[in-house]
Amino acid sequence: MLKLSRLTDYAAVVMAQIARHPQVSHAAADLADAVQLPHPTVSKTLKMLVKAGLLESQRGVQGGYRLARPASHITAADIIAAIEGPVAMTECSQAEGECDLAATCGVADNWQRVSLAIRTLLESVTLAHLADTTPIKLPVQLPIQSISLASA
Amino acid sequence: MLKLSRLTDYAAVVMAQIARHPQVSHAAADLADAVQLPHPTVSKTLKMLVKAGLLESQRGVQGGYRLARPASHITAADIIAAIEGPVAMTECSQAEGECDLAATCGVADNWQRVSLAIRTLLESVTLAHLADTTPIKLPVQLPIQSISLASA
DNA sequence: TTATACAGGACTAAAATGGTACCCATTAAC
DNA sequence: GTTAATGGGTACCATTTTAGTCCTGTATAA
Repeated sequence: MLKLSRLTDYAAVVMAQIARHPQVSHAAADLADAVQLPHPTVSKTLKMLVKAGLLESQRGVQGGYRLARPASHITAADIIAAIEGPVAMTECSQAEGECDLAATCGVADNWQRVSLAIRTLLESVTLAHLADTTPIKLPVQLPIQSISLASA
Repeated sequence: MLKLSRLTDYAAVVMAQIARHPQVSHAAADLADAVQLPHPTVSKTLKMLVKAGLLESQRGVQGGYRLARPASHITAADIIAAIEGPVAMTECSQAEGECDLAATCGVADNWQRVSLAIRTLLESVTLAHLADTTPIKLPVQLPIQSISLASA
């Protein structure tokens, strides 16, 4: 499936919610209510997002969370990395030179290139795009297919 | 991490191995030896690939596996789908209209677009590319960033 | 000083994943 | 026709990952 984890999904939804009201501080409980997800889980997600530097938190009365930087400067890749770690399709496309099977594999290099392409794509999608209720226009069909994959 | 499962990784390696010698039939045991992975696991992977229609199998003495169609007509998306099911980043980008949270989500549409972009990318990478020991040239940096993500 | 709200970590339950084993079906070779 | 090689299918178990919860501590505004 090449699927995002559920927490990552939550993170995106919560981030989008915050992004739609960037001025105010959002308490974890309010956010959980707004997106209809269990409070503790949302809270956990928020903590991870803070740790990754995507959100800033304020303790105490009237505290809460807000974006650490403008939504247009937070990417889908950032959000995914905050919850799941860096975007990488295979073990070896992450930590280089760690794979015992490198000799017999013969695919690693190319997977890494594909991985990079996906990462680049995810870096080009910002939170501002995700939060926008009018769908982003992704004229991908043509441009992506036009990427030359010819070897050499 | 947005990672492929290990079995999918194996599948790609095994497929590439077969693609490099398309004429002969490959016994499961030989393939397992070649790629240095446990026999039963490789065997399991091969069965899935057959079921997905990417490989053809021949039973009996001198039997084995071979590609169901030319390597240039088998895509990375095919291989991933064979093991993990269709490429989709979120639950809802797969089965439409199934998500209870659609009302409060507000992100679904855009995730689906991103998902589609990734799928398209994976469909543009063929087994022939993966099996090629000389790395495929993926000049993604510019083209992908040039995809306009402006809304409307 | 107190109520509010985040921080951090430990813990548990559930699900997915990976790996193995077993027995059956088919087929080529003799 | 018998035999040995080889894939087909299923069931099972161990491990890991994921998700979710809870508890205790700390900061802060009123």
